[in-house]
Amino acid sequence: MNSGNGASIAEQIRRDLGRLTPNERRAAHRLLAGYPMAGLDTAARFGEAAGVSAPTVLRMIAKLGFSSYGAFQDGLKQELAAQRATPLTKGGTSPSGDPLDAFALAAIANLRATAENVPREEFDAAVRLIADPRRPLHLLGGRFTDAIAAYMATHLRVLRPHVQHIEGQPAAWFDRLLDIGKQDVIVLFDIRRYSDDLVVFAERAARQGARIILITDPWLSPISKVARHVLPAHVPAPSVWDSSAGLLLLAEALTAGVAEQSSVARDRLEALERLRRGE
Amino acid sequence: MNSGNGASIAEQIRRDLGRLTPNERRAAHRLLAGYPMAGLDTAARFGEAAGVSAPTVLRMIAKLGFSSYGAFQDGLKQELAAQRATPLTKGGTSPSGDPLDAFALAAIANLRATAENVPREEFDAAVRLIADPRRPLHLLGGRFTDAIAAYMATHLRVLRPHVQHIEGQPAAWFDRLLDIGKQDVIVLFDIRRYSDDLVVFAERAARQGARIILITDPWLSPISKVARHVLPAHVPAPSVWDSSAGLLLLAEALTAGVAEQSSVARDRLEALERLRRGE
DNA sequence: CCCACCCTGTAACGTATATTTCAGTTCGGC
DNA sequence: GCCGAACTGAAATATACGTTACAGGGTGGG
Repeated sequence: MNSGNGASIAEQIRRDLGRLTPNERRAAHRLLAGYPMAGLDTAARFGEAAGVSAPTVLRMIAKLGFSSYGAFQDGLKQELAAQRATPLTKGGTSPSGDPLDAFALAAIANLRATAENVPREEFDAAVRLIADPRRPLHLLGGRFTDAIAAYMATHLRVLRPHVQHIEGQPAAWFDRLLDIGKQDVIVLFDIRRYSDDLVVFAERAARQGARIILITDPWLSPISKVARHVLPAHVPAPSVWDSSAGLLLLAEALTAGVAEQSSVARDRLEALERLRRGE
Repeated sequence: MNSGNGASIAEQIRRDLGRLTPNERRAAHRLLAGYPMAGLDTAARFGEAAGVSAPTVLRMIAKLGFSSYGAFQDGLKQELAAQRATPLTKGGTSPSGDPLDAFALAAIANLRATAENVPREEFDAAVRLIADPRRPLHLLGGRFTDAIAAYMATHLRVLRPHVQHIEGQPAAWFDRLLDIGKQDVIVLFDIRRYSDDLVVFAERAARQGARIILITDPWLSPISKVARHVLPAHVPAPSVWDSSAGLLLLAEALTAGVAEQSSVARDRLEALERLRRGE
């Protein structure tokens, strides 16, 4: 019955401080002083830091209304997570009032978090895989993210041959599986409200030996089970839907990486330039 | 030995990610996604959240150099405590050679500049126009930006009726002009290397009385001459191509504005939710 | 001065958790 | 296509922890 409502545990402690015995109070003060990290230690270490025994700590926790020390720690963690989730941007209603500003701030936070959390090895490995002109490349996304896949495909088609954006109805996707084997690389976009069809498609493709690069949200689409490389992007936005800015960032940065690293890509860009000048 | 180097555990994970086995990597990803709270759970729950077993989690932790799961959790707590001490030390990512960082910084600068430079009257007027359910809406983009138009169309189709993404070859676009009149609204995306076809299409549509909303780069596509509303987005990026992050920001922010302002959109979203629950 | 009560820590207990072992399975290489 | 190595999770084991019972000690009242 203590589930995460607004009242912080610290407030609760200050309120109930009068009911506590002297040594229990010492423990409570120690918790307030080192809030909330002190409470994440074991009861014994927590007690030692406060100069009391473990049972005293337990008794204090019990008096605060927690059914167990574990429940108390869970409460602390929940508080920490909630606090950490809103660093600065989310004032809830209107810190700046302007919706475009609010959206831009959210998108910026997403880009920053995405860039910070994407493992560089995964990113580099994905670039290498996508840059390999001998490996047929397929791109596909979910209902909303498929546009990002199409966007990426349009650019990659300039840089290398054998780039396919898988289109049409899900039932038609599976025809492609006929030609997909160990050499093929599949770039998939899948975020919350994960697409069942996409998951099935990915599983079959993986079983046939295809290498899957997955771009998803931090909760990880189930496709991550069969994906060779996973790149998570942050997506929260002040809107009915999530923002795909992080997905787009990854798509563009991967493309830029291919353009820079692949000699085939450079040659093609040069040739294209010559064609434009009419040679 | 802890505070001296800035090496966070997250960085350490990204560095050692290559040494990890596939399932260990899944666990590592889960940790990065829910950093750092995910690591404060028990090993079993952590593993379950990542879809792997507890021993796999333990093996990953061991490979990161921790002598035990407890030591790992202590490290996380220390990091949390240190982070909490300083409110927000990060002024900005240093000009490191990392390409993903570089791209993210450029994209962030674009979003910021876009949000600053878009006239609010234009933005609000565009939202009102797009939100009007009686006005047939058409979306179209250039070679690369058309994916953004498709993305926006997919979302808007949920919020209102009569949303058309104009597809196919340029020659086919003009068939649409037969049905376009004073009531119609056209959202166009066009950035550098402006599309001739798109310009011609816009001119004809304008002559027939259609209202054009143009999303372009700061140099303004020639379409701006016939557009009712112009929203410029910044696009430079360290790549062969420009970044469309600013375009996407406007597309998403416009969509969010429609979802919030239009009563029709709200009704539709509610109805949709009921349908999902199977009524 | 003694008694009764309340704190408080020690020590024993049971449980939940980390850790290890091991066998099944998969995957890559020859 | 077969073999070997590596990966993975189920089950067994060890350990650390929360929890509880209990006895010593301090304190105020009679």
